[in-house]
Amino acid sequence: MLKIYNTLAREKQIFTPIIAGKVSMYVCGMTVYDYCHLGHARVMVVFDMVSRWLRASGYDVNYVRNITDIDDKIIKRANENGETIGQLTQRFIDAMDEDSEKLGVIRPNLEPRATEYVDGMIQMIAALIEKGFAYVAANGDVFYSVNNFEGYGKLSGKSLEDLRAGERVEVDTHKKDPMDFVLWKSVKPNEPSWASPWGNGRPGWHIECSAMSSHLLGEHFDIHGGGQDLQFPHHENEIAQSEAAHSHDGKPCQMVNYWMHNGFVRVDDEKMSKSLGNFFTIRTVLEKYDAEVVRFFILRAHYRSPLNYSDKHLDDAKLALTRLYTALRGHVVTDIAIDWQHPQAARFKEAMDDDFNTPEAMAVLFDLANEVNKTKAVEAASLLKSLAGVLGLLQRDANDFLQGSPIVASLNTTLEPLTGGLGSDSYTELMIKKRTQAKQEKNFAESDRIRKELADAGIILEDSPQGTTWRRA
RNA sequence: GGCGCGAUAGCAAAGCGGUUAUGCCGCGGCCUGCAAAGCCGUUUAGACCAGUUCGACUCUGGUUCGCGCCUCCA
Repeated sequence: MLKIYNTLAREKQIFTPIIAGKVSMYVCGMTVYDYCHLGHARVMVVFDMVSRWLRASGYDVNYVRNITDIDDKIIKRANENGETIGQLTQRFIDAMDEDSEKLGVIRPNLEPRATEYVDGMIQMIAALIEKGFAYVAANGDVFYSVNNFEGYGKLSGKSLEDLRAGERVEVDTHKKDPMDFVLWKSVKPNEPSWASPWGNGRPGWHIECSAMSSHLLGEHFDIHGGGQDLQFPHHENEIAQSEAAHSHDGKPCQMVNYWMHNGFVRVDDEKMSKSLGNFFTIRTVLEKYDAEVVRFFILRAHYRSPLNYSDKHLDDAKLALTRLYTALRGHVVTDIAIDWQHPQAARFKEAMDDDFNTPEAMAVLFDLANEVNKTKAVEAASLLKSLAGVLGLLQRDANDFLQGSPIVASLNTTLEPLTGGLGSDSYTELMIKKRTQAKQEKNFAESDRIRKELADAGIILEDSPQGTTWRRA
């Protein structure tokens, strides 16, 4: 029985879908004006893991992750670059797709773009005005009136009173209440705009998710996810918009049953964020680390815990993943359905059902690796690979990982790994043959010299009764 | 200031009111020509102070420290 920590309730709750056997899930995706950083990687990987586990549990999952392709920063960046907004956003959507594919993220069922749903947003804003939850200000902007929505603050646990006390931003004089937020911004020079009953303009940020989620998943759906920083104000405002717009006879309509928020990626114990400038893009990290190592690193922590990024931690993750692949090496495993009655599989399931406890699930993987190493049983190896597959890990051939192309940036430039020189696959194979011969002749000095030479080039040799194998450090 | 989260061994990171987490590192042994890998064993825990309990890392209260949200942010 799956339990999910529901931000709305501030506790783990048994997951019951609205429609038996089906799950509708919406996750706030990226604003595409720059490359994705590791914080974005975490959202993508975490909710990919969630959708995989829901599917492995037998649910028919409809997973929607939106793309924000119209926003202040996008407009600004496009202007700076002298390119159109469409060019800019498409470029970074393509980059995002590349990054997420490398990280083993299965594409969501739908990836709606905000600009494709402006009509829906306008309709929703009109409904909000009609029902008395929004008003047109003197400057032509349309604002949401937080005072008229009784449940405002229920997700973030904030009261309007507290929020006003903590007000740090210059108050927009067009607002009736400082906490009111914009639904529609009237057009400004050199900005894209759409026609609306309130004049030309463009949507505010929050309204897009309300419009897209209700259009694609309905007024009431199962799971809504995103980074912890979206809890307030973004998700709070989504609830206010959706539940008010979909209210019937003055009664709000519940928007989402389970709200999920993943923890931040940190650098030196500080949140990784664009504003702090302490972020690492996914592609920068992938220059140095295998994408599966990054995925492993992310899933190694519980999704709600903070995750500290550093080279040391990635190195550690790499060694740990190497242990798992080493256990799988040499086994020809066939894809078989997981027997969830198996003690280790049951333990894995229990961990995942407990609010997606991937660290505990991974401990099962390591215990299985130990069993594989001890017994050489192909059944154990198959189970290891299958269970890891549920997390999107360990699906490559073991040698592809262990002998994987050296990461160029970390290579000594005098080596020629790709052209047959020291450090290359072919040179390694050649030297292994020479060394095997030397060993047969009991010429251990030569054999050790070769091993040392390769070791210095990052190639580790491992002798066994079946011959010598190699891997990259 | 308001609201919230956290503090576990050298590092990372979980569960659990009493029984080995797990990975990396360290140490000892087995294996090996020697290594590596693997296997076996093993040293380092639960910020601090009280309380509840036969028994607390685990529950309760307090203290200290760290972090996050309250402004765009995954």
